[in-house]
Amino acid sequence: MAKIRTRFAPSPTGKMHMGNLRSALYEYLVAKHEGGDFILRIEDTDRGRFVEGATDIIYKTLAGVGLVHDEGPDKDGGCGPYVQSERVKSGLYMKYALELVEKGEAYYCFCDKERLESLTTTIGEESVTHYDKHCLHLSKEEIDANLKAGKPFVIRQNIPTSGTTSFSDENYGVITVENSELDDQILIKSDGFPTYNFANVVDDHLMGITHVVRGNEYLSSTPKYTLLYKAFGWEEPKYIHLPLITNEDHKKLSKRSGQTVTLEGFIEQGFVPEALLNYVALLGWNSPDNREILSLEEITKEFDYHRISKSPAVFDNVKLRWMNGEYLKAMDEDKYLALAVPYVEKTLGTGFDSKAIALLVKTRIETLCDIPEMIDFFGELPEYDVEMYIHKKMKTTYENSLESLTDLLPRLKALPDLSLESLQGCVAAYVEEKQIKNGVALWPLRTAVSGKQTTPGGAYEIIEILGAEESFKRIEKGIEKLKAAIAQQ
RNA sequence: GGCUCCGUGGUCAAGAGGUUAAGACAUCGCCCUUUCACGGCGGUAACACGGGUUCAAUUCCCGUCGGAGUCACCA
Repeated sequence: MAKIRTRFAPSPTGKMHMGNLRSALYEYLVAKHEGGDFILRIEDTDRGRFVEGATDIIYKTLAGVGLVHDEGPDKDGGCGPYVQSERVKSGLYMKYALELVEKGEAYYCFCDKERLESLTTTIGEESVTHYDKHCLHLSKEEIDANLKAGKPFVIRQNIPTSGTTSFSDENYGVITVENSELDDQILIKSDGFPTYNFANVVDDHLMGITHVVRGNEYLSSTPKYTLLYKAFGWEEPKYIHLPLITNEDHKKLSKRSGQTVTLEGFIEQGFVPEALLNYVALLGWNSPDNREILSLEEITKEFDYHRISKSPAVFDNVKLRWMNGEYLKAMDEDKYLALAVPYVEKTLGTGFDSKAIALLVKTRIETLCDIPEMIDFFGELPEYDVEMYIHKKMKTTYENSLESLTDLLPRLKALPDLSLESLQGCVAAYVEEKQIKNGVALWPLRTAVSGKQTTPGGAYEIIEILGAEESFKRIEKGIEKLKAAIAQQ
């Protein structure tokens, strides 16, 4: 059995789409599960969409998620160059296109935009063009004359008008289409660059790709590939088409839907690459033993492309958030701190113990972006409703809250330090002495120092971080609020 | 609209000719807890429909319906 070779062939047009990331992952997995090679090829044949620096983004993101390629522009494995625009320079694609022209499998086309538009029909909001093979019937003389006159041309694939074409997909089985459904697609564009479909076939063959792994949206153009392989007399690779990833509306994830769809976008929203990769791995595949939190190594070990599903999967941000939270909780402390402290300092500056605060929220956040709103009260006591002191379950009222606070304040002030231990000891002693429930003392205390219904950590943690001066100020403010509330009753 | 693919809870997703139809997220409730969270326990919730084949179909076949993808000098 020959070594498996797969490739990730993105076009450098900007950020990494999550669908692309999933494709890259599965391409990597199909190869790596069997100890094969994973190749990176840059498909930059669309000069109009080329974005400067986008290739670097591809390198960075792949490295960032751990999908290390064996061959690519920066790692020559003997099949280079791995950038299509560089391959164009050698006349490679034109040479193969002309070979097809020789065989009658392709032909020059000189039709202009206007003529092409006259072939277009509109169905609903979509416009559909089916080329009529007009230029197939040009005589050799006419072609030569046009060429000599410098008339712009494209080269089209000559697809049979009758019969059917079938190919076998590893995931979807045998798929057959009528040839008459297929358009004579352009192989070489008028700027001399190959189209994606053509460059793909040529390069996959030349680079010895054994398994073409890609999204389901290519399923319907695959018969054209089959015909191309046949025309060349080349052996077809195995195809593994992946189920589509959709949004909540069950539509293909797209950049212009307003939702976050890129890796970079999610990272900006406080997600970590490992969680993103793990989540996306589970869209269309699951491990036999049902585990969901898996490292790339574990996935690689378990992965079997025969378990890939056929039905589209909705990208569920809620589950992603959960999973990200799991990663954050399990994360090594130093690594977490490096990620989280900047978020803390962005909201609170550097006047607090940023590490302590970051650690306080470690198990309570789902994304790093949850940090600011969770900790903002450290910076400034929010305006809060005095009714927050009344908590049925804690059995607190204005009166007993006021009592707790006024009793506790001098005791706290008398403490030699505000460490967790001394705070605990102080309040415990008070509770014991007054024979009250913990909550009667602690609920008002936490409310006073935070002004929030929910906080990371309890009163002790907050006071320790806040420090004496600020804590006492806040408790005094709480006492005033309570007095005012009681007076009003 | 043509063609192609898909159709198990709200979502991801096992399963399989005979099962009490897993599990996870979400949701609801309870416990724990100074709150939230975490954790623990439990609940609600699914085989799109109609025909076949079969002793038996959610599972196989056909049709219907529904959804999606695609039909570019974009990839």
